Amino acid sequence: MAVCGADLETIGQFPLFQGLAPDALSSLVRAAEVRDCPKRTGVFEQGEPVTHFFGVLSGWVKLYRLRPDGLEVIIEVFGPGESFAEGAIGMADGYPVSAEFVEDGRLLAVPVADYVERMREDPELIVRTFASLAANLKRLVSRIESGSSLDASQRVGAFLLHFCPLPQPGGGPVHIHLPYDKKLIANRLGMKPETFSRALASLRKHGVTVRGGNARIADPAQLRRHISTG
Amino acid sequence: MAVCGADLETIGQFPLFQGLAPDALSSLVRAAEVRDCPKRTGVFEQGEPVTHFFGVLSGWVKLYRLRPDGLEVIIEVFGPGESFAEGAIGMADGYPVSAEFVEDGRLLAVPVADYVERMREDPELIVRTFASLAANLKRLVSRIESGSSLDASQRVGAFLLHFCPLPQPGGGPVHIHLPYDKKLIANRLGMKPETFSRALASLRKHGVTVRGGNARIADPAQLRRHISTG
DNA sequence: GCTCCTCCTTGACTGGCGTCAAGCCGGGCG
DNA sequence: CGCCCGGCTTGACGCCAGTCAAGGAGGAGC
Repeated sequence: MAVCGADLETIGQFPLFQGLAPDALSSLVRAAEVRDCPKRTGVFEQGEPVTHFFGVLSGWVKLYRLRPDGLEVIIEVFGPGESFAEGAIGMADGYPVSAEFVEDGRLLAVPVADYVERMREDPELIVRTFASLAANLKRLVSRIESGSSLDASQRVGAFLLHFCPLPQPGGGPVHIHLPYDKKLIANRLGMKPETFSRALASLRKHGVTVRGGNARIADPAQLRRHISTG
Repeated sequence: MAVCGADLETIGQFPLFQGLAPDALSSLVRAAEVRDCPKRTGVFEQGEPVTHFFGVLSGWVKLYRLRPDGLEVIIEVFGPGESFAEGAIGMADGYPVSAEFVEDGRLLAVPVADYVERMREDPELIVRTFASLAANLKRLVSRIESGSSLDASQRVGAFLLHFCPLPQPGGGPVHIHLPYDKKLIANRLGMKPETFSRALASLRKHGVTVRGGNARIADPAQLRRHISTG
């Protein structure tokens, strides 16, 4: 599917493309395509040759690995405005993970070969691409750090805080909506669904109440304290 | 310290630079410097502005994060021939981790500003840099996967296998030397020294014997089996 | 309103890893 | 040779998370 006007506007908001010269952007997008992706749509499979990298226009995409025993390990989950698999550009032996939509959405697919050409012409794009890559790299680093130094309830707390828009000046309660299944969140945080459920329950004493997919954080600062001090 | 002839040869072997046109290489190296780094030498600190990325000529460098409570989390350890922190090139808010030598060695420091210039002139370098970045990215992904799906002794086994040169045709025993302190290996594998010690002990029944810093793997294939099947 | 189904929660039990503490081993040095 | 000291090992014990299993809660469809 070709890129329509409304998509173009959204694409211009991507950190990766934001502030790019209009003609640079449009020439980039010309080679790209937009796909409608209902839940469970596969984007690519681990080991497939790298042909595109992607931007999420809407919905959520999980990157995961399948272990030989069938166990699925979630590496990361990307949402609207985020790009993923730019890091695969340099991978000669294919994508290192698989990707699949976990909520209905729309996807921008950028052909790698074309993109590298654009980078040659436009050094600004090199810098932006590195910056975007760096952001994803940092997420992985943080994941490793929290995975090996926080317990379950602290990891859940940290996850919830990611969805609090700002550092909260007043300190009032915040309401957020869990973007996808709890089972998936659990896996993403490196724990089993039961453990996740228990962790949520134990966070009640720190001002977190969850009902369905809606969570209320009485005081983000208090929650943040629980995460760093134990 | 300027780059000497012997260094130049080593540098040419780097995956990042291998096969690069001689003049491209020398112009790259002109702006770089080589440092002698005894054990415990700091390379950069988390949060410092990004000025260089690095290649390890010899010795070992740990990348780590210091948690508020003083706990140190090892993200990765790099050795001879490997480059690190290329991913920091795009990071406006400084290095996301700290780096420090854990064994005496020599370090190549490449100024980022100059390097980006070189990339503008030489598109081949863009591709190589992405490839190098991709390799480090994959290491992080593997780390996340193994961290959340292997137990202690399996992680130790996987670590040892990384040091077996080849897939071993004949299947004979392999002797390897642990490159740095066991405490450090333990941390790198996300476990405590005691757990590491016990894991080594439990690997004896899979043909692994360790004395001091020397390990003997009776049959790498057998060990590999233990890792994937549990 | 009823049933079914899926997702989530809760409970009881087990096991692996962290913690605390003691003991071992080897190297450096007087 | 004997001492000390740091790195490593081993043991005992507790706790957190995984496992197995049962019991809500809410939505879709009839």
